[in-house]
Amino acid sequence: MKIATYNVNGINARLPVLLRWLEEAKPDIVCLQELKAPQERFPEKEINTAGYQAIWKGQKSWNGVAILTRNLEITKVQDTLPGDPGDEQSRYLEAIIDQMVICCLYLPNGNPYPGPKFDYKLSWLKRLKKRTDELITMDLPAIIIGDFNIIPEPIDVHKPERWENDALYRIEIRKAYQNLLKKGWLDSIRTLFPEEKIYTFWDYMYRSYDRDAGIRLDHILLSPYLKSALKSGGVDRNVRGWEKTSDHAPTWVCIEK
Amino acid sequence: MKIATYNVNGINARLPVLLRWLEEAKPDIVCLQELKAPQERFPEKEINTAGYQAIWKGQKSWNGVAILTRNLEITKVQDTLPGDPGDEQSRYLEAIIDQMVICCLYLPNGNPYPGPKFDYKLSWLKRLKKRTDELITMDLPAIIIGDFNIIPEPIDVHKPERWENDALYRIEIRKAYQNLLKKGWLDSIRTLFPEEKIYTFWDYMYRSYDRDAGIRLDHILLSPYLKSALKSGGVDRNVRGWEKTSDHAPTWVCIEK
DNA sequence: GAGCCCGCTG
DNA sequence: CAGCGGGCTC
Repeated sequence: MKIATYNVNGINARLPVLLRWLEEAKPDIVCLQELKAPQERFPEKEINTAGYQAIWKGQKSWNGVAILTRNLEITKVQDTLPGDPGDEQSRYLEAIIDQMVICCLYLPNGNPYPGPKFDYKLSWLKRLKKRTDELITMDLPAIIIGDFNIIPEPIDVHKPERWENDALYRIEIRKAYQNLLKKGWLDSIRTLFPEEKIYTFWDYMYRSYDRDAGIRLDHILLSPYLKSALKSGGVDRNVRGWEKTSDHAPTWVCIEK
Repeated sequence: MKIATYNVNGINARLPVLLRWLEEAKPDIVCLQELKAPQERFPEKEINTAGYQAIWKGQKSWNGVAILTRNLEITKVQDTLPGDPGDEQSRYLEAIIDQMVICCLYLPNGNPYPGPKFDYKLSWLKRLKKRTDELITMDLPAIIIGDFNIIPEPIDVHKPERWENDALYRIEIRKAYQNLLKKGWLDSIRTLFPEEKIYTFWDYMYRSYDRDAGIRLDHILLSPYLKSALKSGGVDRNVRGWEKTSDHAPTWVCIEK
């Protein structure tokens, strides 16, 4: 069972790249972020033709998340992160697939720091903590997966010292991430490659990809129930080199229950 | 000697199509209209690499004209149509190439009728008449070539009756065009195909190209000096069917002095 | 329908 | 640098 996350940065602009990657990588479950399309402009037909079914939560211009599966039933649980009925942003989609709870998320970027956007990121993390704690308490097979907009550790960024006041790396944010993990979530990519420099995002600017000046933002967290099921994983970083590509690369794990 | 005109509708958006057409058609002189690029954003390097040199007059967002040649020296004469120093629009470029005066133009559209845009078109035609009369008087080998935004005759449009109040077909405009010709200019495409329905433009909307609901807007006028040199000509209408194409098709003549 | 700008976000 | 959206032109 291959499970992937991919921040597409515009589902419609990215459709050729996405379809090519689906064809090559053949993931069973895919969580997408930054659709940047309203609900009615999701390219469902093309996704279906590629052999995938989908649920999604769109939004005009920004955000938007989706879950695709190949030959697997999707049971939607909820399309908002509980804890703030006033939150209008499409950043969370939770479903049951193949007996697992899949939580697809696109965490707020949070820049600039300090400011209201940073505060929103902190409060979003607090709400996420509540939901993920519940899942742990219930002993469910669950996966928290997506673009966390969090650089967990110094090893996950090219020049850490330049990022101290960036919302992706601020100490409060990294602490919140570590607090999540403490409950038992496994950062699967870091577990598979304990010492390696692994990036999932390279800025479009400054030829970041050529210089490999990347950061690790996209994470796949496994609940304790799934720890022993983790078999392999990686980042399809070559996709970042394709024409008309996203600034993120697809990130994936294989699990065997 | 093959001389062509092509309204590209955005030189940068059209670059792949333009380069492919240059490669296939191998014109010696090409007049381009609707660059839609400021002076500094003309893709000179790519044009040079394709074997062409160029002069151009750019403008931000709209208009813009260029002349390209393959192995032929270009001597720029002027990049504005005389007669109105306050006219800021980049619609005219005149050069001497291979001993001929080449006048590349992008005439105002003139819609809606009536109104100030229509009046501007009329006054532009008046200024053009003055310049072209001079060229006739001087007995020069000359070519007026470009997007005239004029449908000369009923045969040049799919349903003439629908166009009576369109600035492209208004009687004043067609009369002004006939007045130009009276001085001795030869509408070369119409001369080569006296009875045929020939179009050079198909609207992006309403599947106009599929239905062949086109109009003839792009013209190549030869001064009396060059009349007997006209050997052949046509419209590369297949180019209009390419991916990411312009709404105009390249139009060309071959002359042998 | 498809170019271009500008302003916004990341 | 590259998405989207809204306004403009043709």
